[in-house]
Amino acid sequence: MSTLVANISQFITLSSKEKEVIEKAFYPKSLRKGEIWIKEGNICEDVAFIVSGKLRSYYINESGEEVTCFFMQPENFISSFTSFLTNTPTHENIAALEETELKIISKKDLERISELIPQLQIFRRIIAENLFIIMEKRISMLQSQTAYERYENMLKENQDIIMSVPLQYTASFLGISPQHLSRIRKEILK
Amino acid sequence: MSTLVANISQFITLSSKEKEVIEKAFYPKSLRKGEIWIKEGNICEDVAFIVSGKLRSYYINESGEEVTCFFMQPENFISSFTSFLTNTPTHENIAALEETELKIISKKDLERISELIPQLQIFRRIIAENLFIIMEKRISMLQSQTAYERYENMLKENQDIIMSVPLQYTASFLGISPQHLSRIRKEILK
DNA sequence: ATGAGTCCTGAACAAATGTTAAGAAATGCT
DNA sequence: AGCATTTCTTAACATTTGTTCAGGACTCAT
Repeated sequence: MSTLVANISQFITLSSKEKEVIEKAFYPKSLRKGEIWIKEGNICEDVAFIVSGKLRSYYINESGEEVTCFFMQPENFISSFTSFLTNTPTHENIAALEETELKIISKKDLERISELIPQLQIFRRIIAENLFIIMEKRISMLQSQTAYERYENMLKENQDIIMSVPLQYTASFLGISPQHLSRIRKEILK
Repeated sequence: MSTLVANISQFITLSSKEKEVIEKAFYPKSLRKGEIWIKEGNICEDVAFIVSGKLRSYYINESGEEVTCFFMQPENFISSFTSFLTNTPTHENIAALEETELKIISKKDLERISELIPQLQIFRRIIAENLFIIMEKRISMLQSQTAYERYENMLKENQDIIMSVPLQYTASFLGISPQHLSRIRKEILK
């Protein structure tokens, strides 16, 4: 059983026939380090499951700087969800931070197999709910913690990301300047 | 047709029998101004539809101050979702900002009618997805805009809330001190 | 109407964070 | 290995935001 189907089977019960339908609806795609999967300005028509690798979503602000929205890890589903769900052009880019393997499904195929396998609606709901929980936590941190506290917390929860991406990505993810993050790091070393 | 059922019918097609099942699964509750519906420390077992009125969710931080998480308007579903979904005690309170009418359903009943009416899974997915979209926008604002810009934006999008709640609620919602919001207001008047 | 409490404003100062600019360190390419 | 490029650190200064405290405005119950 592929990691994709195994992942979905954590949440809903599937027959082997259904597993096969799901498996066939996704197609694989490899990304080299730095390669862009989703490009701003397009309407995002796909969702992907990360088999291996890491990705980052970011947009370019008015000053021309990259603002990192999210880091994405294996065993998760990714997309430019707002664009995907509202059929509007996305303002974000999604790029591979390292050699990455995706399994992709189009919106059309997702709707098609969701009709064949109604439990997939449950699965899709759970995915959305879990994203919600992650976002709520992030809002709370941005809203009420200092940059120092946010970084400390990220060190605890996502040290692997911090260690593997440029400092500037982490800084903009935390909503601060690279210089300030550098300052915070020095502070923590004491 | 109740506003509750009408709202759900925007997203999925329901027979009149199904509408009746849904209608019966919810029970009404009135809140006086200031009355608390969800109290921190409890596991939230319910979801409510706001028929009329406004609510606010907030928590008490380490310094004993209230931090406003969200404002909630009629025609929306509310809950302490993270608690509801993960069966963990909530740290938030949800209180009525004014005279409020809710229609409440328990988790157990929600699961029960979702089995009777499978399209409800689709509806629940859409609700979660729409919450996600709202949260993503809020994260982007907190992450990359100044307090002044966040307030300007809220003036555009939620002037009604700003006008009807104490300044301190708006301030903590925006992640700033009441004094600073007062300063921003003065600045904008010029 | 009166007074207690709450909420808002204002100002002075403190702390957090951004900006600029320069050099040091790391990385990638050939 | 060596050069070019990108990334990181540092420091000085600017700006934003928080904190404290005082007073004024507003609410609400009596």
